[in-house]
Amino acid sequence: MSNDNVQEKITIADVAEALGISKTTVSRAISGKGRIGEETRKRVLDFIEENNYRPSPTAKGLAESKTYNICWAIPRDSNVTALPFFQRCMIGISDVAVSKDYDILVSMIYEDSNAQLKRIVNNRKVDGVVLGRTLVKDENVRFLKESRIPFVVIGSTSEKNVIQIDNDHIKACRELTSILIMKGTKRFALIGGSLEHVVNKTRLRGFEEGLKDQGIELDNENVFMNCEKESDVERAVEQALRNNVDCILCMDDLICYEAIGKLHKENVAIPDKIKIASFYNSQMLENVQPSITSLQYDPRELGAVAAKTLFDYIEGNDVEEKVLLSYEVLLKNSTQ
Amino acid sequence: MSNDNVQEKITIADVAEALGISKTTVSRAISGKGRIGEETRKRVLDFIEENNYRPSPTAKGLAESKTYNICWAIPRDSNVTALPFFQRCMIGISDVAVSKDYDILVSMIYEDSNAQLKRIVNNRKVDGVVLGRTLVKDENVRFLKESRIPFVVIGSTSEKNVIQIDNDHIKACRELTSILIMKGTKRFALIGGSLEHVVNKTRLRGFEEGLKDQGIELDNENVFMNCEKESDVERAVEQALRNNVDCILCMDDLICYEAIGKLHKENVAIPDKIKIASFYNSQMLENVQPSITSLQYDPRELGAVAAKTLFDYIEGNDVEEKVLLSYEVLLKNSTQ
DNA sequence: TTGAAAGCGCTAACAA
DNA sequence: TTGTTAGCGCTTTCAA
Repeated sequence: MSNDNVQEKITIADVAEALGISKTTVSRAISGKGRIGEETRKRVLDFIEENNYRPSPTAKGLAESKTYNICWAIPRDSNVTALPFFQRCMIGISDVAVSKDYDILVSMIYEDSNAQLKRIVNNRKVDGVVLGRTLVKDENVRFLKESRIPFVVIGSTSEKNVIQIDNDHIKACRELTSILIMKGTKRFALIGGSLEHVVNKTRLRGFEEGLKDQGIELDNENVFMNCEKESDVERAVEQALRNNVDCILCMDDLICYEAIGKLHKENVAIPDKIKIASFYNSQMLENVQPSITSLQYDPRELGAVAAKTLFDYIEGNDVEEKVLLSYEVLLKNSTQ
Repeated sequence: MSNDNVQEKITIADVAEALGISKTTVSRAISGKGRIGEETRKRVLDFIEENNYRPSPTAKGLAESKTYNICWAIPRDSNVTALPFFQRCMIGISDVAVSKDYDILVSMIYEDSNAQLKRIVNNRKVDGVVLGRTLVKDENVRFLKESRIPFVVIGSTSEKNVIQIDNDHIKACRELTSILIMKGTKRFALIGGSLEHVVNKTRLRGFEEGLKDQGIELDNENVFMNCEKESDVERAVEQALRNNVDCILCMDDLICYEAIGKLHKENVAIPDKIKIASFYNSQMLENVQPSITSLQYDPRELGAVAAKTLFDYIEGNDVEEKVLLSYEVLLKNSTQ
């Protein structure tokens, strides 16, 4: 098979000529900018509709120095549990973008190189960037700042002057921790992932504040961070059991899933023998028995707000430097 | 915060002027097209490097009627198990695209509307499309054909003159089925998803051919298609147990995962009491006990080949209408 | 209310 | 080997 494609595209000049008016007028009819007679406008719009003329975004872009694209940058090697999160964020971004006549260019960021992001930004293929997650030491954030392209991050960062859209993890974790204490939990184990991810540091802080609120001392013996592999989680669970904790708090859905698996294996009854709860809920925990107490966020809203903020910023409007979105506490059987 | 961004961009004209040569010469030095003095070329390239000038893809695109973007179209509501597949495909596409200086525009396709895909295509925001999966009655394929934009699909379709990149599901399923029979299996149950997906029809056919090869009659009683929910799968497993089958074949990883869960619940030993195998392997089945016999494909290669083929086609080269990629049969403990 | 013309930053005949 | 010139399809002053 080979490509003998001959697309005949109709241009603004064709429309103008067919209607016996100037390109300028056609342009005005379409964009709505500038004055134009109601009648002419209607004539143009009708003609365009009938002959389904589509203005070329490339030409429009060249004239306006815009691309009508934004970049959605996510880690290339996202693990299985992060994908649904990014997917939902992207849906939110997409919805907003479409309403602005924008499209989404994806950039996959390698662990050790943001070459592709650099290409996209330096080549000006996009008008702005949404960065999908932040690291404690984040090359990408720094690069984006230096490049002076408008961008927002999903998550938080300690870099100054960066627009951040995040869930209110601190408040959420603090609240869940408090609630569990009030319901009788005395000794917690906390199992979390890499401390290179800002979100894990934040959740840790929320947990600590929750303890403090209720006048409970932090017990470092039972805080297991940087659990990246299932074996790490299993070891943490074993230790927690040995330490006789009342409740295991997991920083995310995967960890919680793995912890539950371990408890099942060890025939430890939830919640009779031990309680368990997760700082992040997802489909992964939906079908688990018993139902799991957790914090619930809305990644899609995160994406939508991020995109909306980015567009506001691009358009020169004033925007908040940090927006924290809300959450829900789901109290289920796993902590009864 | 607000955006007071003043990007001063250097253009090809600036380069030309600074070097006292014409834009054409600069253009030639960059593109490598046309004759140019070795010395001049070097001068230009050096200057560009130092002042890190980047040609505007928009302007280039306008002049060449190209966008330097391709579209990656996937279902918006992909379930959790499909996401890693699409993710890996995209990595393959991305690798090839980058090597061609192209970027990826994503289009999320709703169940019931391909409005966004239409927008992207009609507005000529991309030079070609990779469609991530096919349906038996596929609106998108039809739309893409009519729009005359270059495109390839990942998967198969009955539409004529469509470039298809697929795994060789028929051969793979046929082979696995045969092998299992040769190893002593007599009575199979087959559990599969929606027959609206081409891939499921194809796998079914492979299974049937495998049976036929070994002279075994197809037993419709034990073919359970359109199992979309976990409850469907569980019911199918129950029925299969009642029918005393030797082996359960699952069409994909999720179904297999659910089937295993059900067998565990029912305390049916694998493989002692019943064997189980999957026509699709993924991370999801990696940590399952016992290890699962399955077919293994490489989504990333799928994406890479799809992109490569698309570019070939765009460039006017002759391409195969249908490419079938290879697979591996993993024989594990679940069918010992 | 409309139009002429210049320009966005590049490529590609065609000349020199 | 290099330059002149005319586009690519749109927006946007500036005039009319």
